[in-house]
Amino acid sequence: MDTVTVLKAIADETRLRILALLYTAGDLCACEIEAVLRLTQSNASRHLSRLRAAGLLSDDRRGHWVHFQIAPTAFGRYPFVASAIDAARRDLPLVSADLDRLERYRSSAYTCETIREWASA
Amino acid sequence: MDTVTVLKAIADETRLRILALLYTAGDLCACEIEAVLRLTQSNASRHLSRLRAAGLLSDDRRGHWVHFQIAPTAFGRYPFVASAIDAARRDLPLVSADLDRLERYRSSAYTCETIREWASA
DNA sequence: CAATTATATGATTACATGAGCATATACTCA
DNA sequence: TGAGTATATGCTCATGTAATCATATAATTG
Repeated sequence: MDTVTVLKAIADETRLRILALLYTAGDLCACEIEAVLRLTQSNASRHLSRLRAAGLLSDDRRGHWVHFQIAPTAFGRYPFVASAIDAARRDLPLVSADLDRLERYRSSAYTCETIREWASA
Repeated sequence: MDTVTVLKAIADETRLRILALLYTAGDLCACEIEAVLRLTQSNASRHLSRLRAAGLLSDDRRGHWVHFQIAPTAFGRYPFVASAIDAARRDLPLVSADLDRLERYRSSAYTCETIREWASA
């Protein structure tokens, strides 16, 4: 992927939030990302596949669930992505709120399979 | 300027070319940028003002000519910009061609005031 | 002041993008 | 195999963006 394409992929608030979330969380399934960031299902899915198409995310299906993580090659190939995530963590207010919700979710007893109840609570 | 706005400002091939050019050249007037990158006058002007609005360029009018450079604060505030310029220099073919033309212009006797003749040659 | 040249901007057109809704597909389990 | 759930995708609408042409503004020089 060329530099411009990758830059366009990360030049979006929602996609930066996804990257910042995965940067902290390491690995999450689509429904967890959707719930923590409070996105609609189709919206989350579209942004995830755009990031994957740009080579920034890798995915891994486990039964119903598709788990995403930042592609192992992403930072090596596109160093500015790491740097942009860093900036987003510092100055995007939504990112802080997202990471708080991640923390709350993780310290609860909810999982992938019960996350819909968590989200509506 | 927030991270997303700055990322959108650099997520464009023409604007990356301008940044890469100024990164090497240091300081150029609008008509030089226009000629080296082979852009139309209005197109160059619009991209330049978008980069300036994002805080990435500073300008300095000297008589007829407005000189642009990368804003001294740009890399400190937005480290990913330096990193993206670096990537663009490595893999955007147009950037290499631009830098070649810069070199040819600089080693010629043409200046700001005669650049139109240079451009049409 | 008038003519000239550099730069900026309004108006338009073509195209890309993001969101939402509805629906399709992929997978599991009874 | 059929029901149910997770994810993907077609369609549409509203908005944003980049390019071009024409014109305006700013500065210099005669």
